[in-house]
Amino acid sequence: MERYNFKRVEEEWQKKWESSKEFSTKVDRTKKKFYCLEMFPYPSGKIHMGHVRNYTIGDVLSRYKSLKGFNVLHPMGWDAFGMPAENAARENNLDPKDWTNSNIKTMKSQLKKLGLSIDWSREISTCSESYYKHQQIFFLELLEKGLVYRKENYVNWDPVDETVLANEQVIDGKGWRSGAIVERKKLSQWFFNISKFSEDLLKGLEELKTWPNKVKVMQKNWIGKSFGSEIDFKVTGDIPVKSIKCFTTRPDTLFGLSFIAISIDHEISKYYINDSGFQKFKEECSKTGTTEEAIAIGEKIGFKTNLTATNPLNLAQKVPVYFANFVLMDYGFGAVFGCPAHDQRDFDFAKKYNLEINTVVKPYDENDNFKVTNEAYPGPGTLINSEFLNGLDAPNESVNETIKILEARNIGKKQTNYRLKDWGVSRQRYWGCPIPVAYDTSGKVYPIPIEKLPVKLPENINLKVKGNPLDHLNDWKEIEIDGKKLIRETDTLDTFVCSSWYYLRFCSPNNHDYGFSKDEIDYWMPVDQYIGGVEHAILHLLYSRFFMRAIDYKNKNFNIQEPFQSLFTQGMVCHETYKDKNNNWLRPDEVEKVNNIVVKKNNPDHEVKVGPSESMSKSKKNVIDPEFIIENYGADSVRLFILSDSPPEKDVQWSEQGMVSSYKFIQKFWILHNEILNVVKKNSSNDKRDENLEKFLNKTIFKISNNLEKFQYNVIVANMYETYNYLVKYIKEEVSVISLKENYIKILICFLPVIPHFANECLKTLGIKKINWPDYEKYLMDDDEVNYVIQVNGKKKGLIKSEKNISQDKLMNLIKNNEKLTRFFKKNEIKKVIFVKNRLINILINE
RNA sequence: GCCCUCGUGGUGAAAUUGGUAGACACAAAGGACUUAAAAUCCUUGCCCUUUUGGGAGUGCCAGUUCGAGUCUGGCCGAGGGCACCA
Repeated sequence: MERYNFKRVEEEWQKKWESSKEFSTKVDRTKKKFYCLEMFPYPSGKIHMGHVRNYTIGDVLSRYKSLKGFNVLHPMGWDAFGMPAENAARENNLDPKDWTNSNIKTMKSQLKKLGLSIDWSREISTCSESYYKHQQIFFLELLEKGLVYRKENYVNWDPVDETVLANEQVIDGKGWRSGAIVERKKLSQWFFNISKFSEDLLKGLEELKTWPNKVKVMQKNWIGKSFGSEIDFKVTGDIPVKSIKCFTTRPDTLFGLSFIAISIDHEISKYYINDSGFQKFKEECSKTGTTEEAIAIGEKIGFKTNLTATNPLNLAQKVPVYFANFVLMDYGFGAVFGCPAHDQRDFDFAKKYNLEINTVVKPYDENDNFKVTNEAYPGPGTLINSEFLNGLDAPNESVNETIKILEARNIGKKQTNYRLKDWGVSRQRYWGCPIPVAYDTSGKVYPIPIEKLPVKLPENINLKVKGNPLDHLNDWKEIEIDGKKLIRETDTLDTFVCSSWYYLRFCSPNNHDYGFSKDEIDYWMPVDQYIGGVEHAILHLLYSRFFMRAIDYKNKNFNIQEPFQSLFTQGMVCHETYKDKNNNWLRPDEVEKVNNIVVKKNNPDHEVKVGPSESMSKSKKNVIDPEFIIENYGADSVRLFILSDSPPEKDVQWSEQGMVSSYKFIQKFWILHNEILNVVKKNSSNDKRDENLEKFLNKTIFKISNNLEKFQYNVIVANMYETYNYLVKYIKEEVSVISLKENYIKILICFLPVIPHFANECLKTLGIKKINWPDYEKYLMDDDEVNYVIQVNGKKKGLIKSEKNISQDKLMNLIKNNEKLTRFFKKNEIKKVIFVKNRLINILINE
């Protein structure tokens, strides 16, 4: 017997799959479809272990579903626009396109070596003209529908990347990619009107039953719906302003009013532009630190105006108006009313400026003299000191009642607010999808006519310029449409736009006139299972959900609104980190273990500091190169290991020993397979069936099928090891050839999703061509014998093997004849017996 | 500060959904084979007992139940998300 040559076998099968177009799919309405999609990669150079895990999980599912008879769509493509290409190209004097395409070539060949069941005929790349042409058409469609607009406002400016970032791309006040501290800058920008769909995006979450709760909660919080009312406050003072509009979720605390606070960007600020005190205050505000957290816990400061506001429910009460650093311009109306007794921020502010603290809500267990003193009381209770509102239950009853009164008196109305803001999509970069518009000298917007699309990115350009390279290309910028001389938009689209609709393109990758064909969308969409990292919980997933709605808006393309029926977020691949004496990171292959001490390789005196296991990253050098591993152990071994150690949704620890043991498992199984092969070649005409074997293997089929449905891929690997351990023992004893052959084939098919090359090879040596997922037999699921657990007063005292469905009396007799068991209650009276059929018996006695 | 998730051996983890806790794997220790090593195989894994055996045990404390890793309440701890959202 030849030892298992994974290199030869894997290569052969991969070639076979490629030449027979095994995984290419077409619309086939006679079959049920299954659309399995993994988040497509950014072509950064080489694949990493995270990709291996992500795509193995998807591949296991795809292969399982097609064995089950589904028409499976399992495509792959490239999220190919973006900054790294531009940076790498600039550093190495390359064209971003060449850099990107060469990375795609490398990564594609690496993915192929994993033996993924991908329909490569549907491969797409977002940086190709045939892809971004359709994106430009979509852009113009949305413009036409009023879902895209241009406005000047403050943006998050990344000074390192010299580009604008969306709110979602600012993390702890820093750029999500560069890590630079983000600045505020006023620019003219294109926006997608995602906030128009706030309510719909929120409601849609309820439909997504099989999304991780965590992701739904994050999106819900991000959308941030809050219910309350707007209230008009009349103001008097030395400027021509009559009223200030505030948003509040607690209109019922209006009698607790003690000041009005407005944002420094509030329109009223224009009257204070020349006020040196206000200028000073603005400067002060910008100093409070840059991170969100610093701002959140920072001191509340204000600048007092000469304005006086009147409480609309108590006209006798006049309160001061402040500019305050804690009021946000882009939420509500940029103005709030201060109620120090029941809001901690207002409380802190009132303490600092010696403002009144009027208690208007008392906790249920306090009396009417309750007074807020040390900290605000935001909890529930009963309204007090509020005239006609007194006695109302806060907040539910009192908020609704107050809104009714405000509306009746025409001083406010019910209002729902969302935190979600519109999506700024302009980026001052070269390597992205050009925005297909132009401007005349007055700044009027002209869409580029559809027949002139795509607006192509110019090639061979100079990247070594400050800011956006496209801005420097006068030849490209100046165009003529209908005899009018215009200047092109030089901003490109945020790359998240590209990934917001790629799942649609996969359904019709070659559709020429439009981004997709309705016919194919109707068949394939929605994605039945989407798999990817949880880091896209908000950005990519929310944008995609928006995009479906936006394209559907007014012209009804789809029967469905949600692009991703099910979502699975896989965990990361982690590895220990290593640092040498000089605190430099070391790669795992630069260290070794000598006498249980980790040292630098070939340098036993240089002890290495072992850090915690963290997500593999280039910066910490704790990476394992998949290509090296595939080269040494084979694709099946890697697939097996990456699934084996942890549930797919949790982080997994990379372990060299674990990897080796997966490799050995396949080698050992090959030996076993050959032994089985020898046995089943024997004539089996008068061979008896072996029910025990059939039952064991049948249960395994049941378990693996079940675990596949539940994404418990780590347990499947355990099931595979159990099967091996069982068969190794079995083959040494008397063997039922017929039972073994029939069921062993089924078992190999169950192994196929995880280790496809190996399982296919084994099936080939058995002469099996037609492969379908095996059904388990119900009649083989039950055992004739069961192990009864014998409990005395709820504690396990022993086991009794008996036939199935035995009566309670018969079981009691067995127990009474069992010396080891009967002694527990010989001397004591039996009070009660709990009998659970085929499972256990619990005998209660007096002790 | 608010929200979400999770606490099971030395480690990663299983547990038919309320019914034998620790499947499967990694690591460790001991043993077999070997001149030796590697590889392979076997055994062990908390406490008491020489053994037979007995006891404790799923972060902690209560509760429900004949029976709780699983359900309820409280506490402690870890991870993640949001962050002046009025």
